[in-house]
Amino acid sequence: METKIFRNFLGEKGLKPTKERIAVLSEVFSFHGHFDPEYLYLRIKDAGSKASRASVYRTLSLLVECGLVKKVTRTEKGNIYEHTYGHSHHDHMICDACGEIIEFYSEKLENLQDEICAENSFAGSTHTLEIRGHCKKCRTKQS
Amino acid sequence: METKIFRNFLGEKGLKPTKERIAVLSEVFSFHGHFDPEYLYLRIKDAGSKASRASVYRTLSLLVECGLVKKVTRTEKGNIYEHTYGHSHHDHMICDACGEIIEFYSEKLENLQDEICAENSFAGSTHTLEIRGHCKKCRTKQS
DNA sequence: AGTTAAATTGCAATTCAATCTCAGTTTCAG
DNA sequence: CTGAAACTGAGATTGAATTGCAATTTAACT
Ligand SMILES: [Mn+2]
Ligand SMILES: [Mn+2]
Ligand SMILES: [Zn+2]
Ligand SMILES: [Zn+2]
Repeated sequence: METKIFRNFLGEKGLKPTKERIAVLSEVFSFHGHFDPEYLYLRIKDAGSKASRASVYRTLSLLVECGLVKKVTRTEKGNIYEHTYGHSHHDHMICDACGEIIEFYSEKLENLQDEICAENSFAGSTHTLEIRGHCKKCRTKQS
Repeated sequence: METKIFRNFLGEKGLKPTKERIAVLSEVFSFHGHFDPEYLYLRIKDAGSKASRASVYRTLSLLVECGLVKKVTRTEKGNIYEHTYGHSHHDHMICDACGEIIEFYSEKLENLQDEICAENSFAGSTHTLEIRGHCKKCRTKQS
């Protein structure tokens, strides 16, 4: 399904569904979780496909542009992505101690944001909410 | 006042309140708004003080560490900061068309986030909410 | 199937914010 | 004053991300 969406997107832009692009797409949707471009590049190699780092970066941009993938955050060491197709929107809590990422979703929170946008005559299209702190595990460990 | 806080912080860490560090501090608090390290570096030079780029970067880290300054976001072109001392917490809406940054605050939103953290046994300490979309001006311009 | 223009690829070169190195300089406790 | 420790600036370095380009691949049209 995501393949179909991607092919459609490429077609409309006069771009071609090359093996490399499809390899990146497949790998992105072969697992659930967050990843950076380098990790993806290595996984593609492991999987027996081939795509240069340049192609991985280039394809990742296309995937973001067509909405199948989302840039989660930007760390000191580079961008973090996740595939979004097939997953509903959510935000993140990140533990400063162990790095664990907890995903959450709140209808109330989403509605409240819409209200706030309206109050400011702002047409919000996306948002990123990142709560930092300490997870349960690291919280107890501290004592 | 912020000078006092910074000097205290430095003292406790066995660091010295050099002219360069104070020049960075002063410049950071000489205006209200968002800035990147390069912009700050140039402003300091304009102001007649001197501090190398290296010192600007190094001091900025210290200011963040002691809580006087906050990293607002990380763009393609680098980090964006703002001073926080003397300003209450707020979040941002960023226009994808013109780059305008609208600051907002909602008590409800903050409380809701606390609730969500509690539900997840997460001890949240900070958060960043960035809503992207189009501001009023750019919205009308589109038609 | 063959031709061809346009798109794509991978590699290496490049960019650029951020960090680091280190020799000379400054600070300040004693 | 003096000296050990902290600092500084200039330039080198890093590393993620982007880009130039010659060779290759794709696919639309015979
Ligand atoms: Mn996620
Ligand atoms: Mn702000
Ligand atoms: Zn943790
Ligand atoms: Zn705008």
